[in-house]
Amino acid sequence: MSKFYITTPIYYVNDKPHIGHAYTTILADVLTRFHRRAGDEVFFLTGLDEHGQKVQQAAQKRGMSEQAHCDDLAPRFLDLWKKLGIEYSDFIRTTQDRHVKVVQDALQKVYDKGDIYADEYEGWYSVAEERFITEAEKESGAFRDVKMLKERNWFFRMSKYQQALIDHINAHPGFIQPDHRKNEILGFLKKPLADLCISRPKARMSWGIELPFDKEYVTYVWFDALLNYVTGIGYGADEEKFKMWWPATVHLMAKDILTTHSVYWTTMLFSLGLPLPERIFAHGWWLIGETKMSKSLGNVVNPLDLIDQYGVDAVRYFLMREMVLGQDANFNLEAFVKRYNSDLANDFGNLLNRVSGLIGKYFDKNIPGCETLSADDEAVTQIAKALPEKVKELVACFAVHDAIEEVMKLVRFVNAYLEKQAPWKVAKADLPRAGTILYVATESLRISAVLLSPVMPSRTDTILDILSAKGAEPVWGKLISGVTLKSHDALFPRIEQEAA
RNA sequence: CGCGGGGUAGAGCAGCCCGGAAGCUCGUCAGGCUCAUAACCUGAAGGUCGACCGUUCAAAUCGGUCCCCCGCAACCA
Repeated sequence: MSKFYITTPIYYVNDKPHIGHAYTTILADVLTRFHRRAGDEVFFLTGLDEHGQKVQQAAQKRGMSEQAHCDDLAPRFLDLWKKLGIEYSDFIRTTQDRHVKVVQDALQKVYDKGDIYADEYEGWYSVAEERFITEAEKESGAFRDVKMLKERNWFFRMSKYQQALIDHINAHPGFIQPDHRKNEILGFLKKPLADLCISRPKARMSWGIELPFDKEYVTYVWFDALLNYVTGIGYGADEEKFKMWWPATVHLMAKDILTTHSVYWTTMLFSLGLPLPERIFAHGWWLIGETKMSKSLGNVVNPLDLIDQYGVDAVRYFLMREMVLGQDANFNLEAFVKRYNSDLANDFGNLLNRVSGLIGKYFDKNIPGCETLSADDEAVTQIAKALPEKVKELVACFAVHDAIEEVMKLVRFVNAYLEKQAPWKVAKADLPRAGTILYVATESLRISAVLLSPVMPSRTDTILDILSAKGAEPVWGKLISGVTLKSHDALFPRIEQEAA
């Protein structure tokens, strides 16, 4: 038994929850459930980033306090997680006392160490956006009223830890995943790292955590937000709990915030004298056509709509099965319907109907006994017996889509096995033999359901309930002969083309 | 010469490290089955493996050159 501490980024409270947020969080939930089922001690942290300029501006616009604005918006995420069946261990908000106090302690600690200094910051400033912009942003021409501005600010000596970071990445091949992302970061680190501006003058932006050593400033949102990974598990407050969970097993995120995590966060940890997380994993983006799904482009697909129509398990399954490890994936309704019908309705759900129909007809709904196995039976059982280990290995390297596919291979194989064995014919001449065939098929289905339960907790629970096998391990032979199948409806009703 | 990833059947991908009959899912077509959710099973069609040159008995795989697409280059799952 080992420990598994996983995090999602804390999402910006001002954002409208979209498929990207849902994907990261479902992935974290699925991995957590896999590990919990494998007997690991798990901690799954997610939450909200509630500071920063956009929150301040939005609150002012609505004529309410920033905190009231955050409190008003937070349920958009909380409700979605509830609807998506997310079982997080804790939900942290950066405006909570437990976070604010510890961030200030951390700032003081880094300051005392001499890793924070004051300097003039000079750069392109967008008057309209009220923030400094990068050279690339200026070049894009998307910003008006751009002028050179000089401002006194506080800086974190990120450059001091550049070499230590490069060494760490090279010494720990799995630290940044997938590999091509690691190469990007190493490429990024070939250039000298500049120090990070970690303050914002209150005169310009006051909705943030005040610097303990300068009351005229609040801290930069990233310095605040990243610390949630340690404040959420008791850093600086509950040392026993903190020692139990830190370092994190994995920080999960989309590729766009990989740099902040692998450079800002790691150097902050170096300065604080804390060990680095074991792994930083960047997944891809969901695209519609060629463009990223995001709020700014106005092409948001609300996962809530899909859940209401097709059920939460179908949405979780689609997102987990369709996105390949570390790559971008395309989202469209047609692909969703295709995936749902072929995998869930035709293969998986239909297999349940096949076996339960036959057991109902020939065995009065009682799960038959299993007699001597034929070579064909053995072919099935061997796959089923090897499957849990295979799935475990794939999940360990975040290949959730491959793990799912391995299970679906068994499901397809069992459908072909039934076709070949034709228990509906055998039953008329040799009932015990038909029973054995059905036992083999049903037990394979049960094991498949257990292995898919982290992805589809709700419907697999229904299957296991029908089989009276809740809580049983995915080990061959745990299906109990003689128990009566519960009656049920189609598990995943086929979506007809008109609906698409 | 900034760094990196990729181009394989109509679509999406695996295979490449370690050369040895081109594979998977979806789609299309034909047949089978009739337990099941118009489902399931079997088979077929469909590929100059981006292009060219080279190494080799043998190249999707190794080497070289070129073309095209994409990512990173300090906002955003």
